[in-house]
Amino acid sequence: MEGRLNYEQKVLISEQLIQGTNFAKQLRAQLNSDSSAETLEALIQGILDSYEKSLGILKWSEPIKCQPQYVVAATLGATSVPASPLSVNNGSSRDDEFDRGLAAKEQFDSREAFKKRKMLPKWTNQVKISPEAGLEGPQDGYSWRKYGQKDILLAKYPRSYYRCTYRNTQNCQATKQVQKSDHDPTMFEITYRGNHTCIHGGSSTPALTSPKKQELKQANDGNHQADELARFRTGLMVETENLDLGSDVTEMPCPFTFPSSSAGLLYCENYSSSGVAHKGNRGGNFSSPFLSPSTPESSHFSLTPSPMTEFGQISSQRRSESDLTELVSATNSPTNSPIPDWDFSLDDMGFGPDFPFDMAGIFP
DNA sequence: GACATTTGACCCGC
DNA sequence: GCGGGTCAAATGTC
Repeated sequence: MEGRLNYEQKVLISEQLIQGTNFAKQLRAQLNSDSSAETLEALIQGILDSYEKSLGILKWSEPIKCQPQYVVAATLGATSVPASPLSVNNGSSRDDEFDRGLAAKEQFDSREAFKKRKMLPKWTNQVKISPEAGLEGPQDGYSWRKYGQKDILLAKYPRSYYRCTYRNTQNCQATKQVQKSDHDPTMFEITYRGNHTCIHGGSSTPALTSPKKQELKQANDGNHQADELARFRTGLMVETENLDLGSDVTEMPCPFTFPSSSAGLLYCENYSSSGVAHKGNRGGNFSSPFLSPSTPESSHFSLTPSPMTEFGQISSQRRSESDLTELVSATNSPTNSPIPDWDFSLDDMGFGPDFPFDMAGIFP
């Protein structure tokens, strides 16, 4: 370390502290209600995680640099060969020498692509939804296409694999995995990988407008919800456009996906496995907190379209189940919604105007 | 017909 | 060899 924290580290730390603060607030609120032990446990764990991560950041001995993985993640979409760079060459045998050579090259490329794919930023969002939503899990603002389902060892429920609908047309590499929690059937664990580089898939022009089915699905969900979504997405639009996430700019997909966090726990899995914020990782493991306020006045988020419970869930008492499900998913858009959405007051968190970091440096 | 989902098979890393 | 992730043909839906 250079002896001083750079602003990215400060952001990381502050974010973790904010997260911890929020967890603590929520825990306090939960203590006054009849919350389940699991809920309390989750909050406590969240607090511990937050502070452990902050400490972990403080222990970094080197300045943060943009991780190679991020470069890969950010540029893959823009630089990959349009003709399905990730297409698998299945190792199929070809007869003539030329084709064999080609096949070998393709196989190599495929392997490289596989590695790259594995290095894509990955983060997990736990979303609590109504049981009626079934195994499909909540909808989010993107257009996903299911491409697989697998029974996972020791897991009660199968894991579903989705990729961006515009993968082929726009080479959007975003994927997600949805798995129902073993412990809590109303909880979905959604693991996102890669960022949307598609135009349609982003928050600015959500899936509502593209695939027919989703259009219909959304239409059936009622006007009220549509209004909520519209308001939410309007809040996202300006910022995502400014970010130009579709290009090869450095992305910070995980850290600032606050919309996700409004619906549940969100945590990033880093590219390494320790689960603690790592040096050199600019974006991974920001463990995007759910910053949803325990009270409306405790902080203000432009992205909070609906009342929240203390645990960052939309109050099912105030909303119909279907609304809940959709709103959860609406606020669950994982990508293209980085820091500009960070529209909360640091003052409320105890970070005064003198808190020594400069958010402006994050975005070019 | 276009698009989405299902599902068995395949590939890769561990 | 095993398990997770992905492919792609078959099938379903609109």
